[in-house]
Amino acid sequence: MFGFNNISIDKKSRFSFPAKYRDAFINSNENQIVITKDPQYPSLKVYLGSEWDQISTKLSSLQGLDPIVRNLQWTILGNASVCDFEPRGRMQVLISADLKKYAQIEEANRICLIGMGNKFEIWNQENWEQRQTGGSLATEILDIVLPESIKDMSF
Amino acid sequence: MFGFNNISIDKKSRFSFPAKYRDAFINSNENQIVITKDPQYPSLKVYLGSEWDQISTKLSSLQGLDPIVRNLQWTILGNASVCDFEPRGRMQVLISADLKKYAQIEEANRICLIGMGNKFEIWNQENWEQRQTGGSLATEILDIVLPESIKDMSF
DNA sequence: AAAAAAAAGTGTTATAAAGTGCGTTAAAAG
DNA sequence: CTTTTAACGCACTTTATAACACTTTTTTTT
Repeated sequence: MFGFNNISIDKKSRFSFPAKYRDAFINSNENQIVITKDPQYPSLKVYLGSEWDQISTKLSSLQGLDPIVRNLQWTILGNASVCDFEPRGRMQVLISADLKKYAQIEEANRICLIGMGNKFEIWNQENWEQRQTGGSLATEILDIVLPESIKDMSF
Repeated sequence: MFGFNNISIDKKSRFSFPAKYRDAFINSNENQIVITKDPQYPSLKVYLGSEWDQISTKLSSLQGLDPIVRNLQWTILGNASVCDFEPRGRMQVLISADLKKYAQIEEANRICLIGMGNKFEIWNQENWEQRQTGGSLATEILDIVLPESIKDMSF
């Protein structure tokens, strides 16, 4: 499940996944979707239920005394919104007011939904464009020094 | 699968692979083609499904908290368009509006399709010629410093 | 505390746009 | 001249989205 999509959110804050992903959802037999905050950028992560189970299990089992781990736990686990999902239906998902605010899509009637394989990201359009075109990749600073326990995790 | 081809794209943004590649597609038993952005130049990469599976699996498993890795993931995974493909049929592929824009072929009704062995590239004709004659393109990103985790990958 | 009103959430339908498939024509190759 | 390939045009199908209607929950008012 890959690729960029500019899609609409309706007045009630719902979006629907593009139809091209339907088969993948059906095949992996998903019936839940989880949306939560991205720990680094003003954007949202969208996980398939099965993927979420793994990530949340791993993350919650980590030693919470490390402040970086603790922060990740708060951000990712503490803001997760689990949502029933019908791959054969309209594939609609509601975004809570809280998450909309975090991703700066409160006013927007369009969002960017980016397929990253086993997960999606949701971005405000301006933020996304700025990220994509904004300067060279080398100038970014890696300001998160990760503890060993999560170096092999990918969120 | 090598060589330069100047081919047309129709009003619906589809192109078809030249017939000379048909046997190769049939032999490698491909039924999917993936188009995505080239991370360095305003051009597109076209992968065979099998090739894409390897690249995307590797890339998406990398630690996304590293900004350089994340940027590559965005560019390559986040813009990939997976397309059903029939080697025995018309071998047609649709290019999304988004990707056309990136490769600067929005207005064009012809593109350059370059066979690079196990993948293809798609270029705007002027950009391609300029590249061949040694000129540099305004949008080039040359200063990518790659983290260890992807130094052995080839996209 | 009950009733009314407002808000939030769920579902349906209609329509325009985007995507797909296929036949025909034009061009190139053998 | 015959065969193959590329390009074009058209019709059909699917998809996205806005508009609408209904239900449930929450808030406000009496």
